[in-house]
Amino acid sequence: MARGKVQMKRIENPVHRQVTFCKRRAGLLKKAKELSVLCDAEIGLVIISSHGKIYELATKGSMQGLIERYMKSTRSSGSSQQPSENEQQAAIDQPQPALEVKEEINVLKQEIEILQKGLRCMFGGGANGMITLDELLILEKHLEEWIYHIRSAKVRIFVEINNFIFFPLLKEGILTAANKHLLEKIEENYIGTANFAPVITNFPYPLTIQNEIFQF
Amino acid sequence: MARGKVQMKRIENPVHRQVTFCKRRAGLLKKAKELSVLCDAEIGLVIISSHGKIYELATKGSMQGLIERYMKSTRSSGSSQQPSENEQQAAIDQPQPALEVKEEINVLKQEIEILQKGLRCMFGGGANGMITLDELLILEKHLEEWIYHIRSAKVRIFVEINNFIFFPLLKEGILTAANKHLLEKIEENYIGTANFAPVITNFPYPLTIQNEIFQF
DNA sequence: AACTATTTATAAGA
DNA sequence: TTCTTATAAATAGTT
Repeated sequence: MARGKVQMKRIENPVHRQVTFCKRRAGLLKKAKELSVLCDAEIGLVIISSHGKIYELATKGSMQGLIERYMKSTRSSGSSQQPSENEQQAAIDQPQPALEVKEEINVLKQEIEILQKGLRCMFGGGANGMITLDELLILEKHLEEWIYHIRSAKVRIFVEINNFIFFPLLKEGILTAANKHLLEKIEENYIGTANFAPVITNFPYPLTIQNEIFQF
Repeated sequence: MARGKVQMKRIENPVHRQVTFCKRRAGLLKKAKELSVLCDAEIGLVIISSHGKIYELATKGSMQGLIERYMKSTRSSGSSQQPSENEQQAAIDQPQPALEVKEEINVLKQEIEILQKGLRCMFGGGANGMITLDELLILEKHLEEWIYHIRSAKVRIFVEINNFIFFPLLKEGILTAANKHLLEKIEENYIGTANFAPVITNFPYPLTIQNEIFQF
């Protein structure tokens, strides 16, 4: 869609094809998410590359659930919806082993939705975001967990700054007592809040110092 | 994408939402087809509107075939070829070898998604998943404010329930001492948390009782 | 449904 | 891969 119209046929050059696949795959997934959010639709999208690699997206619940829903509706809208005596087909339609995973993922996705709703409420102007009491309570719980993680991240950042920047500098004699106040200032700013929560040590996200940007 | 940026949240006006759904659905289906043709990929797409209507696209064969292929690959996360004779039975019997790992990864992904989505919301689409120290501090501040609001909302809800539901009922004699425990139970559930924050009175969002849904 | 003014996606180039 | 940029496409708001 740029710098030249594109012919609607298979791209023969494999490099071009791969690049285009990456870009358009990302674009398609984004568009699918957008449609789901904007229009409150449930979307399942599976992309299998020519090399067999699978990319998927399921909004509002798991792909398993979506497939089940899809199967059910196509069966009932098609012809007979009677539970047939075909055991194999039934077994395929409802894959039991994945149910627990499905359940868990569903719960998580639901919680994410609640969070998003809350975020909308808080930052996106109040008019649209309605929230139920139950959701409010779940949201509160999430926020508590979240702030806990964030405070832990703060501590980890401080520790990393201390261990990998200031300690070596002190050891080498580059940083002296005269300018050690830098360290104290950082500690004061980033750690020393009045309502400082207890630190957890098993913060699950990698935290690495990288151009003053911390990934967590 | 035209005549104004679009907020990534549910379109509240039902007419707008329906129109947008039609347009974007068409666009998404078109994009999916294009990706399939250009890059020789197999794509399955299911869109379920908020009213339950199903739209679907399956390139290269049927949706059934695609679903089977998807199931097979998600079940055994490495091997691709099954002996075709016992394909169905084998798929049913296999109790998911690497399931625990996969599940754990899924959970982490979900949690990361929560964090990233919130961060994107708060910072208007900054670097994906990367956060600066400053942003971290802003985020913490926001969360503190937020949890404060949420606890206030809880209190307001209680007050409104009390004033507009229970007090009139008591006054009219409909609610008697015998069933006043309902009120106490609500108070206990929604207000009486251990880490209850002090109430602020100037909660900035309208809070109205409406079919058990509270706007805040 | 059409019509545009804009935004978004992305093909090609670096 | 990743960034930049020119341009094609998509589409939000309007008629």
